[in-house]
Amino acid sequence: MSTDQSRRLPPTLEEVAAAAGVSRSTVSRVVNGSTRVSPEVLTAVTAAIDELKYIPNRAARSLANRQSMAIALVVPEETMRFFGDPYFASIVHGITKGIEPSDYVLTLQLASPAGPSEKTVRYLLGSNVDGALVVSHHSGDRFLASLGQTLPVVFGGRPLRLDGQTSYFVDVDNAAAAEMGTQYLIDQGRQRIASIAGAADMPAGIDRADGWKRAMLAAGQRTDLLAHGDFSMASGARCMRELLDRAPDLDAVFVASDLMANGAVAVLRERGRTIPGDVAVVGFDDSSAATGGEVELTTVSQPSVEMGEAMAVMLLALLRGEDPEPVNIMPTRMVVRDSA
Amino acid sequence: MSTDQSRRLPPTLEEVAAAAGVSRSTVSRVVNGSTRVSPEVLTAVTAAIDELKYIPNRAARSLANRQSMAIALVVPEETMRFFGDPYFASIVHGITKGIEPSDYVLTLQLASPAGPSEKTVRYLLGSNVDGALVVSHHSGDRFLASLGQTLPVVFGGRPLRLDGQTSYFVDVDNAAAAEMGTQYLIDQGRQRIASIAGAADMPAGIDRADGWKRAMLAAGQRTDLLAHGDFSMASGARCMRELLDRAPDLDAVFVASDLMANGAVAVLRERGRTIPGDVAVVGFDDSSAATGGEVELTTVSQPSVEMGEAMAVMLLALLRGEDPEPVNIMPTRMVVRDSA
DNA sequence: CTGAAAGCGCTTACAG
DNA sequence: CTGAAAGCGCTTACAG
Repeated sequence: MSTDQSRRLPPTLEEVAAAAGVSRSTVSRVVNGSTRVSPEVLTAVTAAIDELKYIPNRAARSLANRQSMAIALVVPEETMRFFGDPYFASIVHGITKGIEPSDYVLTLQLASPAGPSEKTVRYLLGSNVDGALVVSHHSGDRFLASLGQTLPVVFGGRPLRLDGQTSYFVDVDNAAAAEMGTQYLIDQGRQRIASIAGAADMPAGIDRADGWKRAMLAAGQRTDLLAHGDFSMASGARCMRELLDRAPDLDAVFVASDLMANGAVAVLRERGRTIPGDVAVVGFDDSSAATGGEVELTTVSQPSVEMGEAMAVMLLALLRGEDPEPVNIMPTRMVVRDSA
Repeated sequence: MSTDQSRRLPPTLEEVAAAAGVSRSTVSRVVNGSTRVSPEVLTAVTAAIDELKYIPNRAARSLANRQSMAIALVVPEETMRFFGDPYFASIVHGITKGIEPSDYVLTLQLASPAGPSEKTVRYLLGSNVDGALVVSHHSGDRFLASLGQTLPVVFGGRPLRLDGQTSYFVDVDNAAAAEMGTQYLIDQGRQRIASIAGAADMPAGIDRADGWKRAMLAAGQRTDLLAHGDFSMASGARCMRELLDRAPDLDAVFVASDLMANGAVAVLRERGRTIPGDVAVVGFDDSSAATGGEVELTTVSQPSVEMGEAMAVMLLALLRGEDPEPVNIMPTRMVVRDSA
C-alpha cells in the first residue's frame, strides 16, 4: 500500500533490457521490428515488454532519430465553415482512418484562409511534425503553397500556384465532374441552366465552374448565369436569389456543393418554385447534406472518405521514403435522387 | 551556392550560447523567461536568438523536463456528428482561441461514443500529452470518466459518473436553461407543449428534459409529450413526426438543440403547420444552425465560444499547477427570433 | 545476431 | 547572476 510510491514512473527501455537480460540495443531492435534478432531473444524481450507494460517514450525517440511521429492536419478555413460542411467531416474521417494503423498522431492546426498564424508557422517549420495534410487551400496563402519544399505535404484538392514544384494531392477531376452534372441537366431537356460556383480563389471553385461552361457551350447554351458563392449554405441562398432576379425563367441550376444547393433549394421554395418541376437542382459532393435537407439532392458524388484516406496513405508513403504517384485523381459519379 | 550544405540543421541552444558568449544554462534561462539574468546578458542572448532564428527543440525539452507541451482534444463522438453540429464548431473555436497564446499545441483524438481506441488509450496514458480537453461525454465511456485520475482533464459539459472524484468542467445550468425556454412558451399561452430531448446517455440530454418537465409541472401541464433524439437534425425530424402522430394538437415544442429544431421545423412545414402560428418552436444553443435554417429560431442561447475558451483557460491553469475553481457554470439567455 | 558507447538538444540542481 | 555536469530515454553506427 505504501511501498510503490517510488515506482510511479513508467518503465524505460533500460528496465526492459534488464528484465530480459539483454542490452538496450537489442530491446530497441525488437521494439522497432528489426529482423536481425534471434527467436529466443525476441521471445524474452517481448515477454518483458508485456510484463512491464512498456511504452516507448516519444520525446526520447524523437530526439534520437529526429522524427516526431506527428502529422499536422492543417485547416486553412474559418473554424465555423470547416465544421459546418459535412464534406470536411468525411475528409477528416478518412484521414483518421488512414492514420489509425500507423504510429503517427494528428496535430490540429486551425488557420485562416489568408494564412496560418505565426505560432503555426513556427510549429510547422520547427521540425515538430514529420509531414502535413492540408485540407482545402486558398490561393492567397503562399505559405502553405511552399510548405512542401520544407516538409512532405499532401493536399486535399489540387493546390493553386504550383510554382513548378511537384505537389502531392488527391482530388477528383472537378471540371469533368461538373460537366457530367451539367450534362445530366441538359439531357433532361433543361433549357436555361444556371450555376452556383464555389469560392473563386479555390481550384474546386474555379474548375467546377469551367466544367459547367464546357458542357453548356457544347450544348449551344448561354453561360451568362453564373454566380460565385463560398461553399456555404448562406452563400448558396444568396447566389440563388441573385440568379433568380437576373433570370426568372431559369429551369435548372448546377451547384458546386450540396451545402450551397440546400441554400438554393430553400430560396427556390420560398419563391414558390417546385423542385424539380420548375427548377431542377444538381449538387456536388454527395455529403450528408445531400440527404439531410428539405429535398434529397441529385448530386455529383465524390468519394470523400476514400479521398481523406488516400491523402493519409500517400503521406505515409512519403514518410516511409517511398516515391508515391504525386497525383491521385479519384472517380466521381452521378447519384440521382429527387431534385433533378 | 554549394557551401551551406552542411549547415542545414536548425540551430541549437549550444550554438546560441557560443554566439552570445555564455553558457547553455544561461541561454536556457532566458529562453524560459527566468528573471535571474543580468540585463546585459539578456540582451546579448536575445540578439543571438534572433540572429540565428533559434527555435527550441520540443523533443529535447520534453525529454528533459517531462512535459510534452501538448494537449489532447478528445472527441468521443462519431466524426460525422461532431462535424455536423455547429455547436462543436464554436466550442473548438473557443478552445483554439484559449490555447493560442500558450505554447501548447492541440492533438486530435477522434474516438467513438463507446470509448477510445487502444491507440488513443496508449497515447493518452503514455505521457504524450500534459492534459486533455474532452468535448461531450457519453455515460458508456468509463475510460474518459476516470482519465482525470491520471491527467489534468477538463470536460465540456458535466461528465456523467463522477465516482466521487472532483471533475473539472465548464457547462451551463441545463435544467434551468431548459426551464426558461419552456417557460417562454408557457408565457406565450401555449397549451400543449412537447419536447424533443437530446441523447439520454448525456447530461445535456437528461438535464434539459428535466428542466422542461419542471416548468411544465409548475404550470400544471402534462409531461407526456417527450421524445429523445441524439442531437442530430435527422433525429429532430424523427422525433417531431412521432410527437405529431401522438398529439396532432400540440401547439409548441421545446427542442434541446438548434440542429434538432431545424429537423423538427422541416417536418412541421411538411405537415402543413405554420410556425409559430400553429406550432411555436424554441431551440437550444444559439449556434449558427439557429439562423441558417428555413426559419430563424427563437432559442436558449449558451455562450459556446466562451465555454470552449473557458475550458482551455481552466486546463492551462491546472497545467500551471494552480487550483482553479473546478466548475464553471456560464449564463444562458433567451434569444427571440421568428419561431416562437 | 548482440553489446558498448556516443549522441540527440534540452533542463536542472549544485556550486560558486 | 552564471557555469560545469549529469541526466532525460531513446537510436545508431561501430565492433565483434
